[in-house]
Amino acid sequence: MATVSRALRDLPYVAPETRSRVIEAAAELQYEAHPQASRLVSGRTWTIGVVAPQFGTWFPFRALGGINSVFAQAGYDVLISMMSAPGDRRRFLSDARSFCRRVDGIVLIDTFVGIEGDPADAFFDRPVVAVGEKLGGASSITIDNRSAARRAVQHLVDLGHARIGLVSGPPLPDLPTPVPEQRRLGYEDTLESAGLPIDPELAVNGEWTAAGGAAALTTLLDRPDPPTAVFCMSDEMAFGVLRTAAKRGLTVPADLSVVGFDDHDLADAMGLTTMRQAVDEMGVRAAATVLGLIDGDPVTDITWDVPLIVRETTV
Amino acid sequence: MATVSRALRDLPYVAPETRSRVIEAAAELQYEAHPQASRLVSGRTWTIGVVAPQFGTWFPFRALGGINSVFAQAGYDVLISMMSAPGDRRRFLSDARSFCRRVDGIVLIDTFVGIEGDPADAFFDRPVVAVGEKLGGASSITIDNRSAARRAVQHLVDLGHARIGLVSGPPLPDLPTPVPEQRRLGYEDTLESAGLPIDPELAVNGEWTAAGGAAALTTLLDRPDPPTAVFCMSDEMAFGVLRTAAKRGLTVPADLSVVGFDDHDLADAMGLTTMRQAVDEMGVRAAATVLGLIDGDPVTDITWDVPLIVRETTV
DNA sequence: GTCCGGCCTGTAAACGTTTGCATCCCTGGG
DNA sequence: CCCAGGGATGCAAACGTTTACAGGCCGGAC
Repeated sequence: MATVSRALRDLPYVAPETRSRVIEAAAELQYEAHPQASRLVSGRTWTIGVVAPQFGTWFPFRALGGINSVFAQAGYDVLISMMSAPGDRRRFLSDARSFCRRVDGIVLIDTFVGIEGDPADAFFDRPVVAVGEKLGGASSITIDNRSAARRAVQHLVDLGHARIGLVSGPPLPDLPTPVPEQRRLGYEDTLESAGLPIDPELAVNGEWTAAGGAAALTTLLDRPDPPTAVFCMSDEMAFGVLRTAAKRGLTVPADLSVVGFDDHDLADAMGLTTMRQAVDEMGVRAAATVLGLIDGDPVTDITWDVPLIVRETTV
Repeated sequence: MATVSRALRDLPYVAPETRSRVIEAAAELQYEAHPQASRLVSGRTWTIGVVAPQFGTWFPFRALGGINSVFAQAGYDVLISMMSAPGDRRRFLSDARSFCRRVDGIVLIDTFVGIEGDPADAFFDRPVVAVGEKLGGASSITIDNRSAARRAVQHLVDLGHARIGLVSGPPLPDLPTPVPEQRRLGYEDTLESAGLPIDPELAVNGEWTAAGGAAALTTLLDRPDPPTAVFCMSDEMAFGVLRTAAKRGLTVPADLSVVGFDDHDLADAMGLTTMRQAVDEMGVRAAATVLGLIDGDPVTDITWDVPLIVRETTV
């Protein structure tokens, strides 16, 4: 038994001829080690847990694609834990112990567990990498939301716009994310440094959805002194803005410039100028980082680049 | 030990007072059964495998959301296996045995494994439900693509259109799906029964992407006798069509009617008339079906309804 | 008073691996 | 010729549960 176990796992101390005989026999019998049994004794689960909020949104989904490809390659299973309903987040935190026992490592996508106290000990010594936030004791992959927003708005300022609207997303009730605030601060930074006034009338909530974005632009256009350009905190909201503009007979970008945030799958086809968040690549990197952590690499914090992609909605 | 095991799992034959003492002690010690050990002896993994092709697309992603919510509720883990690279599909089939040993049940999303021979025995007696195809020995949840396409085109015919374009998706190289053919047949059915000619010049490949759809409409409009309406095999392609129409100065629906297929997240915001495939609900149903199968329910085949949702892109 | 049966509890045997350790064989050095 | 040492193999003890089974206790029926 011991020899077979070693032979099948490529461990040393097996004579070449014995090994090949074992492998041959295993093939003939279609034998494969029972995963549960091997996990029990070795303690390795060969499974990575991926936690993300509402997979219904675009971001975690793309990230999952990248993450999965890496782990599949490396021979790991991917266990997902989605937080879709309100309360799931708190529930996850309280179940974290049991979740961790089932995995060798964890990827947290936009989960913002760090906000309330340090949950490092909740993760049971498992390697953790957080995408979208910094977490004590864990590696992280984040973007600089404030600087990215600053550059997005700067692009509009450089184009000569003086009245620039903001379509923002609200902090979600169950997800205390600092992202919208950071992007708003970036927006204000640029206005300020350009010597432009910050008009609260120009900032509207777009609910993170296309429908919300559409409604937001309607609100903006109905104001006495409407903007000539709009910065949207997400591409989906920007799509809604684009639609309202078309409905209102506005030509984009001649009458209204629009810049989004994300580089959504459809952004290219829509010609949307946006800030590219290469989510799938971030996922790949996150997965590779977990693998490194498992092999003993030190904890690292990576800040991902968010370039401006100029397309056809700004002038 | 036995009593503790029974007490913690709500099995009978434990005195109420003993049970509460056990539960209390467990809470104090933060004890939870080691999952690997319990899986080894009981044979139940409390894990469901979900297999889907390239999660980069909209469909399997939404389905996953629905599926996950049900399994999370029922206390199951969800293990995902994505087929993203060409060859992954064949690899999955050959690894199916080992995959199955890790799960209590399987959901196959748009995986079309049934096409080449019957893989029922590959699944090792695990309950399987296939979404998007019928599979021998497995339950299935499918839609009638041909009938849905027929009704989509009928809607255009009813509106008085006589030259109706088709933006189709190609069968993917690694994924022998009959879906595009079924939808094309539905398109032709309706034209035929309406006494309209089937003009091959009116059918263009949109590559299943928005960019492809945009290019497809360009091709169509450059033909000598362009269509007054277009049926797209997916909403994403329809979005591309909408964009080209706007660029060409065509007003939708006045100059061109468009109907899509899917009811994509953005379809509502875009006002797109489309055939609704309630993917998340299908996912929920698929998950519930697996749970039923585990409990001994018989195999069933469900055909999901695909209603026409009339919005603002057809007249 | 005895016996039966239904609750409860505890003992011990799985479950199928991995791994520490003992054993054996063989080679090469002293 | 003996012995050290290392490669190859096998034995047996974990790993932490679940579950079949035995045993103890108690109440009710006869």
